[in-house]
Amino acid sequence: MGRSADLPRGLVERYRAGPGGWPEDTGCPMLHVDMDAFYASVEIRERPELRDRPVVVGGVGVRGVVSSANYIARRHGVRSAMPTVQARRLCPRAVFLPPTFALYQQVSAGVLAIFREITPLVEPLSLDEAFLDVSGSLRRLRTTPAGVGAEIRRRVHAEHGIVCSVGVGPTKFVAKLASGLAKPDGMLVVPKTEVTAFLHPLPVSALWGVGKKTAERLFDVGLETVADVAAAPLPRLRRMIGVAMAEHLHALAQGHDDRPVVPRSAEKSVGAEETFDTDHHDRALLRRELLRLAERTATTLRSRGLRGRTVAIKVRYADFTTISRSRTLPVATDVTQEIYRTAAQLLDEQTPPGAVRLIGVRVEQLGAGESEQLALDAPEQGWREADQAADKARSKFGDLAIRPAALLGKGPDRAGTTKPGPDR
DNA sequence: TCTGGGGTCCTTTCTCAT
DNA sequence: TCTGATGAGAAAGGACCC
Repeated sequence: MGRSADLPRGLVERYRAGPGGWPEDTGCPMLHVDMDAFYASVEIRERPELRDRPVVVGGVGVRGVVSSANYIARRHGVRSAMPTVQARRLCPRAVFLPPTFALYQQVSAGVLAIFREITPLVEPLSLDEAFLDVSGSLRRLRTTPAGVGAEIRRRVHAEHGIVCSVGVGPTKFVAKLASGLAKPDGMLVVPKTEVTAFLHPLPVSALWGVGKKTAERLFDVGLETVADVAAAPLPRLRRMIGVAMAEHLHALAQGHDDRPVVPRSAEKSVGAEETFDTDHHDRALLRRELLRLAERTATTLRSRGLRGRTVAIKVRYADFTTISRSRTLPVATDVTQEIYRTAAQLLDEQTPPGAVRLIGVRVEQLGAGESEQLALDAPEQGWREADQAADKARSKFGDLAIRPAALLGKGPDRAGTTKPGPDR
C-alpha cells in the first residue's frame, strides 16, 4: 500500500488521540498496531548510547539495502528499501548495523503475547505489525477500542522499551491507514461515520494494492485521489487495471472492507534467494548456490511439517531482467536433493547464459507432510532419512554442523539483508 | 541512485483433455 | 476422424506488501 509519507498530515490531526481523549470509537473494533522503526528501535534499546545518533539497520554489503532507520536518520533523507550506499552518502555520521533477527523475533513474540492477552483475534502481518479485532473483548475489559489501543501502547513501552503507533477504525484498511498516519508514537481513531471524509482526500497511493505502477496508470487518466477512484465507473476501472484490482480498489475507496482478522493462514510457498556482491557467469558456482538455497528451503519445509509439489527458480541478470522457471513434480517433497536436482535441471535446460546477480529457489503448492504416502523403497526415502539426521545434528550443534560436501569451502560473496524490512 | 529478501496475488499464455 | 469451443491446470511474469 502507499507509504504514509505520501499522505497529507495536516488533515489527520482531528482524529488524533491525546491526553484529553479521542474521537467517537463505537463500531470501530479493528486495531492496527505498528512498531515505530522496529529494528532500529530494538538495536537502540540494546545500546542506549546510540539513542541520540542516526541509526540504520540493513544489508551492509555493497548491494545491501536499508531495512530500518530511526527518525534521526530519516531527517537526513534515509528511507527503508534505499540502497545502503546511498544512505551512507546522505548520512555519513549514521551508525550502520546488520540486522539481528533472532533478537527481533524475541521482542516480536513478547509484543504478540500482550495482544493475545487482550483478544485471540490477532493477525500478525510481519515481525513489527498486527491487526487485532477487539469486538469480543470490550465488555470483559470494560473499555472501548481506543482504550485498548492506549493500554497496548503503554504496555509495549513499559515492558519492551520500544514505542508503537495504533490505528483504530471500523475496518482493517482504515485502521492500517490510521496507524501509518499516527506515526511516530501516536494513535489515530477514525469514527465509523467519518470513513469517507477520512479516505477521500488521500492520494490513490494510499489504497492497499496501489504501488508505483498502478498509481501512475491511475494518475494518467486523471484519478489522483481516493475520491476520484470511488467516483469512477467500475467498468472503466476494470478495463484499466483488471477485474480483481478494480473491484478491490473501488470497494476500498468507498470505505467497504469486510475482511475479518484471521489469526493464522496457511503458507502458500517457501523459498530462499540471494544476491551476489558481484555478478557471476560460472554455472558450476550457480549450481552450488542452488544447492545451498535448496538446503535452506527444504530445512524450512521440514521444520514446519510441509511438502510442496512445484519447484521454481528465479534468476536475475546483471541488467535486472528477471526470469522464473518452474516444474511440478508427481509427488510433493521436502527432500533437499530432490529440490536441488529439479532446480539445477531448470537452470541448465531453461535459462540463457549471462552474468547473474541473484538466484533463488522456491517450493509452491504446499501441503502437510504427513498426508503423503511414500513407498519405503522409493529412492528419495534414503535422502529423507539423511535430511532428518542432518536436521537433528543441526538442532543440537548449530546450522554449520552438517552441510552437503559440495558446499564445503568458500561460497560466493553475498549482498544484502536476509529478511524483510519492517519500516515501510 | 541503483535497486534485498520472503512472501502473496493477479493476469496472460500455453497445453491438454473433453 | 477432424475441428472448434471450453475449461482446468501449469507456467511465466509482474506488481505489490513489509
